Amino acid sequence: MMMNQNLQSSFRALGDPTRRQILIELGREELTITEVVSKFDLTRTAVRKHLTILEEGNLITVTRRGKERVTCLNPNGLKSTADWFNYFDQYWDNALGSLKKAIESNAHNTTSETKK
Amino acid sequence: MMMNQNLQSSFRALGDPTRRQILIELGREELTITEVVSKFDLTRTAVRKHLTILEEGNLITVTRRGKERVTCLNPNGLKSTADWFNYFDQYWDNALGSLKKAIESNAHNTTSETKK
DNA sequence: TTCTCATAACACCAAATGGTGACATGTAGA
DNA sequence: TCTACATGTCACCATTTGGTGTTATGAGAA
Repeated sequence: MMMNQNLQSSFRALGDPTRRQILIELGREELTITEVVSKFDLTRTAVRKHLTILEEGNLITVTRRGKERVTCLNPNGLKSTADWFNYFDQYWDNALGSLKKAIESNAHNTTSETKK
Repeated sequence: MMMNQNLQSSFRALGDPTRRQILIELGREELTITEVVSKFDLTRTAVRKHLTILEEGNLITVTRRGKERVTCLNPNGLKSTADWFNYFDQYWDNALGSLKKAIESNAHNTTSETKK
């Protein structure tokens, strides 16, 4: 399971609507900082801060491409955060919860751990 | 789908580790404010604020029982928030994502909408 | 009614948050 | 090398956040 500190960083990152929207945009395509700026009414400095927080939350990955800094969605980090909700599966639809768990424990071999 | 303002209130509420822990505790049993205070090293005022934010996030429900104020987990609110992650299902395990969606659309009749 | 106890409602504070502008750095190309 | 452009870094600011203590209110029991 994800370490608590990472979980906190992730939830903290998701607590801001702009950052959630950035993740949605990154779901469509990878983006440079300048490209993210063009999609929001924000300064580059503000966007940079958001991206840093998203990176701390393990929700994006960053690579260099020439003089550009390309930001990609990190599905693993998102999934780890989403997994927190599984604790409450017992209170939702029980059939769905147990079936989902069964599927996940089966699929577990094929998915890489988020442990670094 | 949950309205954006509610989504923001929920994610904001989940951004604090104490509040997430309160939800875990409420998963075990319903609690009065005083009982929550006894489980955390916090003032009653601080706990009250956390509970207010959790209530704004639609993650708990509150009822009066005599002079006590009983707080319960609200599974519907939690589920609505967790559903936000479904947007990214395509990036996780595809087999799990599509199967889960199929199950959910089947089970959808039995679950109540969170729309008020 | 009076006492007790759970809760409510301030006023206040330090630190974190989300934002800005100004300036520095680094790399691709002419 | 010089220029252009994407990015990095810094100092600063207003507001929010998470916390405190103090003081009210409200309902059940003696």
